[in-house]
Amino acid sequence: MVSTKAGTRRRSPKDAGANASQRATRRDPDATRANIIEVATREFAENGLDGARVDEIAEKTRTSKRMIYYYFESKEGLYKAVLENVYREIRTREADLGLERLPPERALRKLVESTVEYDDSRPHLFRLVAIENINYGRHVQGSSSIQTNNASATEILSDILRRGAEAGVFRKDINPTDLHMVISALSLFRVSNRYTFGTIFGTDFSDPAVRRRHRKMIGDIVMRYVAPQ
Amino acid sequence: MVSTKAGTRRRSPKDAGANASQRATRRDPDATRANIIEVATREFAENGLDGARVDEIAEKTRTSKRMIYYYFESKEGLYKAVLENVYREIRTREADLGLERLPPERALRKLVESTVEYDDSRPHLFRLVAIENINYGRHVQGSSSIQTNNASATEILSDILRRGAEAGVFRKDINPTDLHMVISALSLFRVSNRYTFGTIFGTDFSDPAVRRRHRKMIGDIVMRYVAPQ
DNA sequence: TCTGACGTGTACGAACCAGTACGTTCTCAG
DNA sequence: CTGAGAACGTACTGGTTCGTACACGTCAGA
Repeated sequence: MVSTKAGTRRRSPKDAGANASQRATRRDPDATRANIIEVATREFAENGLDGARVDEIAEKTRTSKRMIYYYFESKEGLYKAVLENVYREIRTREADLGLERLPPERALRKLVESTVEYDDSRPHLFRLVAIENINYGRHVQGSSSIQTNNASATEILSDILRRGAEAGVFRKDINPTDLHMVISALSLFRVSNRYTFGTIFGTDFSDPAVRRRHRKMIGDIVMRYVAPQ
Repeated sequence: MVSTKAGTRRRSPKDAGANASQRATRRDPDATRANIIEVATREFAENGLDGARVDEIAEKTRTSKRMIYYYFESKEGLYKAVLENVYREIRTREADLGLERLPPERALRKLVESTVEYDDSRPHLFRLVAIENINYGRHVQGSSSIQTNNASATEILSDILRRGAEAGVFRKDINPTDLHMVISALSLFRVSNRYTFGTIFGTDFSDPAVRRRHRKMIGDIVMRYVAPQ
């Protein structure tokens, strides 16, 4: 979730780590900020940018509405902070799978299947992505922090594909960005279109058996696509 | 788009088809209804359910706000009517491709590639689907008209898969609903996640060359997945 | 030509909601 | 221990927006 430990904002050097075991007392700007972001993430994910209410967010916070405007200036400023936080969280994941040490075929399947599991387990994160797309990606576009560092996803994939091609187990003409899109598309659909698809075709996406079936299918699809011949 | 010819609402039998060439004169309930739906479709697709403004819709209509409430009772009623109309339109398409007369492999590839083209050409329809999912599919759930008749998509696919399996060119264990999901996922992602993905990975989804590349790739993915062995 | 229902326009109300004015308390450097 | 700025709370405002009251036009059949 949202980090609770002190951020990088100005602090006197001497108290860095000093009063660590103190109770989360009266004034704690970083905790207040984090608390607001945490609540706002939930509210925006549930109700959308327009649908979310600042008063509602404030009430669920352990502080007041005044603080939201104090720290984030506007509803949109808060939304943007939430979005940056979410992307940071999504980004962080893939790096820690240790895929570079696995043989390419095992690495790719693991990447795909863990993506399905992850997306399924954090629906609210991807609802925010969907919401941002409804808003024409305006805030992602306006945030350099989101645009930077996002090569990582394709870099990991590029590495796997390169090794696979060299070993002769993958085709050589796979575009890493396109493949990343394919994996995201197949995995995200289960979250983004859960309600309409589920209602119309009677698929229960929350059923673990269905998830396992989909996870395997999506893995198979990707592996068959990259296979040579 | 929205049908302009008279609907099925009560009409005296004698004027059915009588004054056909008259100018779209003073009183024309069906045209008014259709006009409202048409404008509302655009507005809801562009701004979402909460984002759209009834006054704005009314102004762009050739009638007044009063009529929106007269015909649709509430903003939500209007939204629901729009949604039903959109699903009707989406449904109508696939039937007219004549796929049952093609050999299974050609039929499947044609289905996939035409889906990509169609989704790409009607982004606003699928923005509405995305919006509906943000709203937890509440209105789709409440509309029997949407839930009925939606077997068609899987029926066409089932038929192709059955014929392919019999001919020995497809595997026998493909779940039609799951395959439909795969095709939808790959095709819809290009519309639903256009902005965030495009910004982060520098993909221009409106470039025809990119669309052609994706269309072929998605076709290849599906064909490789259903192939036996 | 009269009548009742249907269709239409205008002007307004009431709630809702983002954002702010203003005042208070805390914290830490000097 | 003191002053100045940071952190915080309360109460309000002004604009927006869904929905409606009310009045009038129009049409088909009696």
